[in-house]
Amino acid sequence: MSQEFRRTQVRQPRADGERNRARIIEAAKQRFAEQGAGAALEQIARDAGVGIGTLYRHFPTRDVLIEAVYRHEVDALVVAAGELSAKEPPIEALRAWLALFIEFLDTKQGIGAVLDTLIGGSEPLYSGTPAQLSPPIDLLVSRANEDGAARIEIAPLDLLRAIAGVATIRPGAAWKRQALALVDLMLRGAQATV
Amino acid sequence: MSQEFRRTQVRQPRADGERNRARIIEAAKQRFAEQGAGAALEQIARDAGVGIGTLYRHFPTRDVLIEAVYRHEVDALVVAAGELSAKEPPIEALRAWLALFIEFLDTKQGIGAVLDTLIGGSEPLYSGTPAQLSPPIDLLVSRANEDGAARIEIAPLDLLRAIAGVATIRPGAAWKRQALALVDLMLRGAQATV
DNA sequence: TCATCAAACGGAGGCATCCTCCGCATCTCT
DNA sequence: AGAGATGCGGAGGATGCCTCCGTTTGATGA
Repeated sequence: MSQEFRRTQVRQPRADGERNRARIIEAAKQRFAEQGAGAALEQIARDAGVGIGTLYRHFPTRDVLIEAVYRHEVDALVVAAGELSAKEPPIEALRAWLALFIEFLDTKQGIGAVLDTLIGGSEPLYSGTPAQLSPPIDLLVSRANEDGAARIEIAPLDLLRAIAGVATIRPGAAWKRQALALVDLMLRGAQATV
Repeated sequence: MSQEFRRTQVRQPRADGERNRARIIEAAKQRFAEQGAGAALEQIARDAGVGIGTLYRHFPTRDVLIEAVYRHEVDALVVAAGELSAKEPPIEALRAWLALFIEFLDTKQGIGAVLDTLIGGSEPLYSGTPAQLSPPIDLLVSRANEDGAARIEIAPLDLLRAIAGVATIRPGAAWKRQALALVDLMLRGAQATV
């Protein structure tokens, strides 16, 4: 009978499971930074000291893993959007946030597939992070538009995609400055009197 | 002695070699369209009815193959740049050419790695096509700048990269319109009085 | 027409990775 | 402590990459 009540009860997750999950993320962060998002999953499992099966159980696809790895940083971006939006005039807020985004990309070495995962690339699923990043950028853009200070007709996420496109070059190059220049170019366009 | 003279003589290329090369390109075009640029090279070789070794001799890397597949279309873009540049006012020429570029991207299904190859992605070599596309876009941009009609400070190739970034979504979506809107946004920015 | 030999072929094989599957170990809860 | 759920892990089958090298083929000149 007590079964009836237990049905909705959640068992506390196993300690070893959580530990392994954390280890895998840590190992993955390391490898992704070194070798890009294409790093061998089996190697990551070895680094983490777990079997490959364990890795796949926690993260069924590469994308899920990538997403988990960059979760914190993405969260930070989301928070920053809220704060900037509250403190700064629309255009400045948008510009500042895009700068943060560029900064974030800069910390990623192997970019490539990471971007796809974060921003919604060519692969089928991509559910998580784009959905997470969408609200903040939507907010910033619509604030700027409503304010009358700007006129941005493209999908807000496409702003990020455009920036990411510029980032698709080897680090070391002056891509960061270029990306910022692109932001300014776009924002000038957004503010242009027609 | 006659050896001396023959040294510079070029032997007529073997007919089977050329035939196989053409077959591989044809098969690759097909597969790339269906499955994206990540399609298995061994499968392409099978489609073409040649051994994998033959494929690799003709096209040592995937990028070389991709480049060969899209060669004609890229050539057309280069030609168009010259023509537009001669006929149209700078800004219009640039806008029109970017529209052509978008049109070109639209015919590519599996985009992804194709863009890397065309536009200079994260991989080491990427010699060919970016170098091929660079002069025309450089020309168009500098014409617009010198004309005083625009002020574009970012690297011209980055314009293409930004557009390509927007294209990094599944076909079917309205990306094409979005990409055109991005072009307009950037061009408005380029023309903005400061 | 035929002999010659550079050019081209093709696929076996070694290596790497992906991902699944399932018997076994471990942990939580009572 | 005992039971059952939960998680572990790595062998194994599949696939793809790329190289290497013995074999075949076709262009050429006599």
